[in-house]
Amino acid sequence: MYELTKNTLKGWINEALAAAKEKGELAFSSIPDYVIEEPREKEFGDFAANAAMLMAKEARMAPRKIAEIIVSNLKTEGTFIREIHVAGAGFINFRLDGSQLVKVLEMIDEQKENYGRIDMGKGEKVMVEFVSANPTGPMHMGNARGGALGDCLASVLDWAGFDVCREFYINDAGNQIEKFANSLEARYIQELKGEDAVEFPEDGYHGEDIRVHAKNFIGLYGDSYLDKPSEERKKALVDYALKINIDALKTDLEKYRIYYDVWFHESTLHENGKAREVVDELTARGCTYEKDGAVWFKATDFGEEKDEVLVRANGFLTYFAVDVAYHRNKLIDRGFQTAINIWGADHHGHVARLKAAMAALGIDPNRLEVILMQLVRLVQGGEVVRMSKRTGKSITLNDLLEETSIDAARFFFNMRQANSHFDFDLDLAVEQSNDNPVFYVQYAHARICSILRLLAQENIAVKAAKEVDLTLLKEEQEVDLMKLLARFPEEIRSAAIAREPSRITRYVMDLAAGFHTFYGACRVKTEDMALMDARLVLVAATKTVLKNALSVLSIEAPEHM
RNA sequence: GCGCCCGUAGCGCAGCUGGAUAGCGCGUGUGACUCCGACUCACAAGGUCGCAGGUUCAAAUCCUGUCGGGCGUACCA
Repeated sequence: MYELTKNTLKGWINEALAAAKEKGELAFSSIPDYVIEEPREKEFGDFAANAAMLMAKEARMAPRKIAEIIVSNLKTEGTFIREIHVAGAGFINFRLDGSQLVKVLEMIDEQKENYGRIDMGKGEKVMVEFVSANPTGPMHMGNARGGALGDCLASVLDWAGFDVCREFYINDAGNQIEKFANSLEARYIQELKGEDAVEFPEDGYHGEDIRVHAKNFIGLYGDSYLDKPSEERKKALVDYALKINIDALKTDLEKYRIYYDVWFHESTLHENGKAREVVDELTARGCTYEKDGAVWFKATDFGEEKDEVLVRANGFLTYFAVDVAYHRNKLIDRGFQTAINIWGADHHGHVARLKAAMAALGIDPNRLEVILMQLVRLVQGGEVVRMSKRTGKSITLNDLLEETSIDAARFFFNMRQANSHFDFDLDLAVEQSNDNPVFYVQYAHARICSILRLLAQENIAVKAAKEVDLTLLKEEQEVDLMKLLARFPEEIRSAAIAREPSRITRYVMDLAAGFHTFYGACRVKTEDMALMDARLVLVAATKTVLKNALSVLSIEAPEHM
């Protein structure tokens, strides 16, 4: 709504500029890329344009003078503009009459659960790949953060009009799986023949879950694999345990309200030969060479500091090579215009070389976007808890969800930008106290529901926005609340552009605050029936927007608390 | 050494495609329900935007340097 108003204002200013140029009052070659913004200070009006300042240099004229010329050429009589002032360094400030803002309530009433959706993406295919935890054990706190960030980013993009695919990349091949196999095998033998029968691999997975897999495997197959060749034994153990682990990942993520469109198995890239092919393709393009028995990618040709190994001397493909194949698959074979990955910051060294490989394959590297997320530190009792999958002492996503609410966890992880260090205070999260802002937001929604319930008992219903005189909403708190409601689609846009779902979290907090302030200042249930009708429309609209914004974050909007 | 990220109020963070008096939450202090849910609201105190230069009509925002913290810099994933 307000976006429309801004465009209207811009159109008028552009006309005024053209007129001034025509009359010879102002000299310029082209209109600069100025902005219409909502000033922080209310005394400056509802909107402000900075066009005059940007033109000062070329026009060789004081910004204020230019602003005066623009204003003198503006034709706003009979429109919704109430006042225009030139202020400060040369801002043109506009004040609107009540008719514009109120339209947002009608719009919300019409669009309901779709209010906030925009067509910025125009159906473009975007993939968001996130979590992609190793299936060798349970998910940790970093996965919890990545899950909340990735899922909400995908939602934001969906609301912004993109065709979004959520994908989980299962690393079911390679070195980690080898370690997993060796660990399982050792535990299997130890279970049957005693702890000393075989040495546990030093770099293996020491977690209790490995023992549990071994025990359960024995429950099913007994010692029948003891005499089999190691390779066969390991394969059976891995096939068994991997399936259980992947199913567990799915279950845990669904509990966290994350549903993937695609679970992509790394192993398929090995089985269908695509991983090898990509090395061949790079070679055909003259981007590889052999050294010390390994095949190297000439990353230095693409601005990197050093080259990267694609095929190790032992003939195995590196993780890097497979990842190149995987991203080629995303961007070419499956036709995603953009592939966004959420990665832990410890992977950042990998970003530039993967982009370099995309460039080498003739793919615009900007189509691959990596959002780096600082790893979460878990704090309990004022002390940092080390997280390590291998010690078996880590706190898992599952633990987290048992100890706090899903709503709180998702909200918490989306309060900060991905790229900021984040201490997750478990004590606070477990407390479910009022310190947690999710309750503040949910309370606003429940409070509205309570008002509507109370009035419904007296047979007072919310009328359609069009049938009500909304211009009665003139109190400062009412106007502020309407402005907040009007902001929602723009928040979706900026969150999508910045790839930053935390903006929605912050917005929903602002909106809740705006409602609570309104509630403190204005009574909905009042003697003045016309005013009550108008306020009911405002309150119902607030409820809709709160619910919509929370749904972007997959957080519940409760009717009672 | 080199590269990336972060340094804004006591604490945790926004703001960073340059714009008018730098915001929010927690905490602290003082107030507000016989009245729509006080899980709330109002007011107040609290800042050399790490530091130093530079660009600009205008710098928390852009550039350079510097200090402090995190993370990378594997024929690991």
